[in-house]
Amino acid sequence: MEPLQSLRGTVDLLPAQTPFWQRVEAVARDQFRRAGIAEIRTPLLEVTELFARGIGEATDVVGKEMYTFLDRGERSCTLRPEGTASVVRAVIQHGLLAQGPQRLWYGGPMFRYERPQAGRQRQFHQIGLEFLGFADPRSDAEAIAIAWDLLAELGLGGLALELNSLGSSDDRLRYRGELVQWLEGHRQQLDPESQQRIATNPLRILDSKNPQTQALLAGAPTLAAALAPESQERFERVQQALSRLEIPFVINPRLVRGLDYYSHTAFEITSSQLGAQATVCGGGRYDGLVGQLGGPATPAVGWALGMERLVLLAQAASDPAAFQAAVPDLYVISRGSEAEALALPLARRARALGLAVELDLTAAAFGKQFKRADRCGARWAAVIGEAEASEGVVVLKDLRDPQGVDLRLSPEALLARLLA
RNA sequence: GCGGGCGUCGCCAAGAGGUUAAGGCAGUGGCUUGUGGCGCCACUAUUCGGGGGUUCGAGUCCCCUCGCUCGCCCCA
Repeated sequence: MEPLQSLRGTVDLLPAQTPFWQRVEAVARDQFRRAGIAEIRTPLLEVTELFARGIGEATDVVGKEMYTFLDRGERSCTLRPEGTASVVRAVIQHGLLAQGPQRLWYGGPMFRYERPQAGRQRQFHQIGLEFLGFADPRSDAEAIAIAWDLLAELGLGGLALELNSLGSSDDRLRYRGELVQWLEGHRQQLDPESQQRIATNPLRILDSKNPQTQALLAGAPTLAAALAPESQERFERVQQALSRLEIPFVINPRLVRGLDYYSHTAFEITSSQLGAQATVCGGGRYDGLVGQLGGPATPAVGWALGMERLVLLAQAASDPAAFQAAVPDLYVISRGSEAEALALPLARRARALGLAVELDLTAAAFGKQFKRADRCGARWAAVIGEAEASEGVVVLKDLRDPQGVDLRLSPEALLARLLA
């Protein structure tokens, strides 16, 4: 029988890795708690139309990366490729906006059918923030600040915040016209990939990695110049707010978000230590999405952090010693059926009192059990052999003090001593 | 979807066509039938992801296939 393997692009997080994840999750939770942001949990599975409508049919994510299938009721279902559409759907469905603006966070697995590479899996995990019902430029800055501080809290260096404004939908429509016209005029000089995208998604050509295309683009009309005065002013106010928060940023006029719902502020936080997939956090404003999904016109801003990438960085930045597996306070050694019978409840009682206890279940020779007790780093060993069992006592041994005298104590006395 | 690299024990890893597949870690047993951390001894891959081929002979060369990985695309 051949052993089965996990699906391509999915990974098992082994016990050596989970402490890093727990750390990152704990830091994020605490950051959200202090900022008064509540958690929302939505299903992993949604009706396909949610993403088609929310993210945009023309995007790569929707066009070729979704896990979509028909369920037994012939409904087209999709494993969520991102979190924002679901959060917005839930907020509309439950009328949360009637109670006022919402400050929400979410986390969990997302699914995209792509070729795996460093920092990219088919099942990956995001933590995200959504501010719904906030139009003020300060809300953009606050959302960014929360992400920035979260990353700082984890001790990550080498991060850069890139910022751009995509303008209003009117601005983009106008600019798109100008850009397409210009691109058509230079069609022959573009790489084949970009030529294709003139028709499908011309704005994305701006962040093409092709050097020749980039050089050519220097002469193209800019998005910044196409922004209406109000959009321009709004962008400046976001920058002012960030400056007041002393969060450094770089304007990247070529930064374009891949999902259709973004407008005005777009940003990415990248790391120089991640290889090709350098974006740790990406987000922006999406004032049109709530309305587009059938809700009341609602301004909104949000972001998502890639957990795999974050953990990669956190792991590199952290002291490995701080992430050792939890060390038990007490290791219980027993040999012989009577002794084993006593060891089991002793371990349980010690745990009920708050101690971390490992019970040796192997019935191996004492020498073996001691070896394990020592290796796991426990401070104390409780030893029960046949003699102790018949007397109803337990030997308490200080594993960290070779000269120490072993004590023969009743189970009660032993627990009392450990708690003292 | 398209490229590059790699695939030897649970983990790390030697091995560059010649015949018994090093070594380290971990594991198991023992030295020590009840007392650990050190040490010593023993055991642990008829087999090199899988399948074909070349050769007197292949883990080492060729082909196919699967998998992993990095990159393009895309994105967090």
